[in-house]
Amino acid sequence: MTMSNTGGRRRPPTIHDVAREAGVSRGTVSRVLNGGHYVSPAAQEAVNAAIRRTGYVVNRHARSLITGRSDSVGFLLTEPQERFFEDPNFNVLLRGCTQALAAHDVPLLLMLAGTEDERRRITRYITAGHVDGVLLVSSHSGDPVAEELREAGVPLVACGKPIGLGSKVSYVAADDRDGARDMVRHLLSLGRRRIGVVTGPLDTPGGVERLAGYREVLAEAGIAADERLVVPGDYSRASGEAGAERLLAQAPDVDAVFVASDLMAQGVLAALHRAGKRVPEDIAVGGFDDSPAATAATPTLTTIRQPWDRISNEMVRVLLAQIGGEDPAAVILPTELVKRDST
Amino acid sequence: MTMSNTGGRRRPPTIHDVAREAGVSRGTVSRVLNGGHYVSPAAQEAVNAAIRRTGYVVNRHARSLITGRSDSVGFLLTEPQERFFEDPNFNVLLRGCTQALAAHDVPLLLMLAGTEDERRRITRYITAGHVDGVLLVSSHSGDPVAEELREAGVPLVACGKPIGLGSKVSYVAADDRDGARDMVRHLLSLGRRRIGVVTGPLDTPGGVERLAGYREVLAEAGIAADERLVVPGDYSRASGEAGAERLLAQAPDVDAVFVASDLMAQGVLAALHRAGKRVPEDIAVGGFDDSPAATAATPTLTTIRQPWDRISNEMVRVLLAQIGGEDPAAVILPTELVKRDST
DNA sequence: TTCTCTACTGTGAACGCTCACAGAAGCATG
DNA sequence: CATGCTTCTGTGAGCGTTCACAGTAGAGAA
Repeated sequence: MTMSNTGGRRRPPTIHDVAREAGVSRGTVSRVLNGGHYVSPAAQEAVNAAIRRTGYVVNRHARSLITGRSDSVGFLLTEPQERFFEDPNFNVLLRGCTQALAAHDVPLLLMLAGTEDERRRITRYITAGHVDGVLLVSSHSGDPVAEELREAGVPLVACGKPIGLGSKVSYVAADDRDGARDMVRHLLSLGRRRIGVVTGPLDTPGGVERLAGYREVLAEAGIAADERLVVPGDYSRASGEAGAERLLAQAPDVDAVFVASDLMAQGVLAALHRAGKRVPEDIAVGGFDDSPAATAATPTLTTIRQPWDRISNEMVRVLLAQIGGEDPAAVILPTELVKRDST
Repeated sequence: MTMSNTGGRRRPPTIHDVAREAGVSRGTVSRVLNGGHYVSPAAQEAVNAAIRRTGYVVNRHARSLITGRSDSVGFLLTEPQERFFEDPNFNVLLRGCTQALAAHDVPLLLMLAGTEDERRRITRYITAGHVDGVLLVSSHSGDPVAEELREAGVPLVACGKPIGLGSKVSYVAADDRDGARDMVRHLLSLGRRRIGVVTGPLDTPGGVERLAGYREVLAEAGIAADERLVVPGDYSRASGEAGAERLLAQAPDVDAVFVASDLMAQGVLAALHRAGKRVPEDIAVGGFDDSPAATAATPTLTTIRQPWDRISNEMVRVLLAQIGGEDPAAVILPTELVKRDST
């Protein structure tokens, strides 16, 4: 009467049952299960047939108990989750990682560490070895969880370059700087010379890099820096609206804006519309991310596509490699300029 | 040299270590861990202190091996995932479930079953007992995975009433019909009489119920049904645009539209704008969901709020109850009319 | 006193798997 | 013919926990 679940599932077959069914020993079945080395073709065949017949599925708990591995990884989100969950990129990332892991038969555990309590609980859970590694999505610097995990030697791959941590942590990132450079060069090629920027939060690598790319290209083009053209944002739509208003007030002759995220660009478009500016005739607007917001915007938004599908794949690849004993690695992937109606 | 991970974590303390440290037996430690019944206050105290000192965390694999439970649940998404991941409600749901489960110290495994292969793999994984129960998000009817899980006796809670399955499966849903009724009554109260509807997909419970609510209220108000006012949609923005165009063509005198989702309502607004119709003066528009799209729309969208935070909490509550041996249950939660500028 | 009952504690046996080892068989080499 | 090597197979031990059971001690009842 221990299992009193509705429907009363009966005891699933064990490796013993398979061994008996196949006429071999547990050891041989186990070897087949783990790559099939040192197993005769005949035994191989018999075991596979027995597995099919019995519907055997390995008990991962028993396996983990002895191997010390859990054959699962965590997808860890630190800090307030609202932001991430509203970000369409985040969804693509989560989906991509889940699928890439599924291809390796590795389940993904979703973990949210918003409060201090949750942080502690999850750190314990992870360091206790309940996952083999962690895919970390944490935008801001100085994340204490990340630091603890790194110190505990937990295989870790961050999405985007972590600012606070040492060089010993793996990460996968889009080439933010190069993407920004592409966009600003594109605006220059349209003949624009008074190019403003609404930055991302400057305590995130993305925010810093995108601004740097903007500055570099203008400098290379021999255009003097004008701080009135640089206004801060935090990736939110509202901050885009505020940014555009501020930009128009500080530099009324602005003829283009590079906005560090599509969501902010939506806000910029709304503010420009209210101010009676035509896009792209009066002011060209370039976004960043190629999120659904970019195609939903009016006019549709020229933007920088980040290769999120590749990012998730690479994160998983690097993490699994690291779990397998390889050294941490950094991967930087190229972005792509997507031209639409706003420029 | 088995664990060759970078950082070389050393063997974590076991229940043995805690027992020795506390001067008691394994059994006593285990009892403390599992509720503390039949344990003297002194032993209780000593064990807790030892746990703190050693930093002990229970090995869930060993526990699962003997209890047969996994103390984890799956969050299962069947069918093409793009739709869900683009849906902001889905995000709230996923987040809410994760948090509600975390409060019970139950990890959540995210599972995507898009292709036939994945479906098979995941069904095996689940029926093998690797999760204690499943939170199911599957909009369409006749989901083979759901059916298999139900037959296998896996505790299951669906989000929204599953059409195909028998009454033996738990679900939690917003009161779609009542929400639709509220919205249509609201439109009637504004003096509108030629009220159109863009439906959701009619193989989903939400689509069916919302349309039913619309029909009921009109009938109750003594307004004859006019099928030219009913156009199909599939919850996508594009289908909203198409629906509005069709509606204007079929029934040019339409003075209000109840749209079965905010995303579609965005499309409706865009199409009406193009057609030169003013909202709400010429045509009032009501959405459904109260998603971010509702506040982002111009004009901001009057809509029906679904209690997603409560839905996720209830799903988790019902699932855990069912895992604990209780019978399946259906929970229907009330919606709320949110008035904004589009009506 | 003696018995019973309750509250508490310790111990061996599992759970299902992998790992290390021992051995068997086949084949070439000394 | 012994020896070594390779390939393959079976067996015992043990991973860390819970569970069932057997016990102990103390209190109260007969």
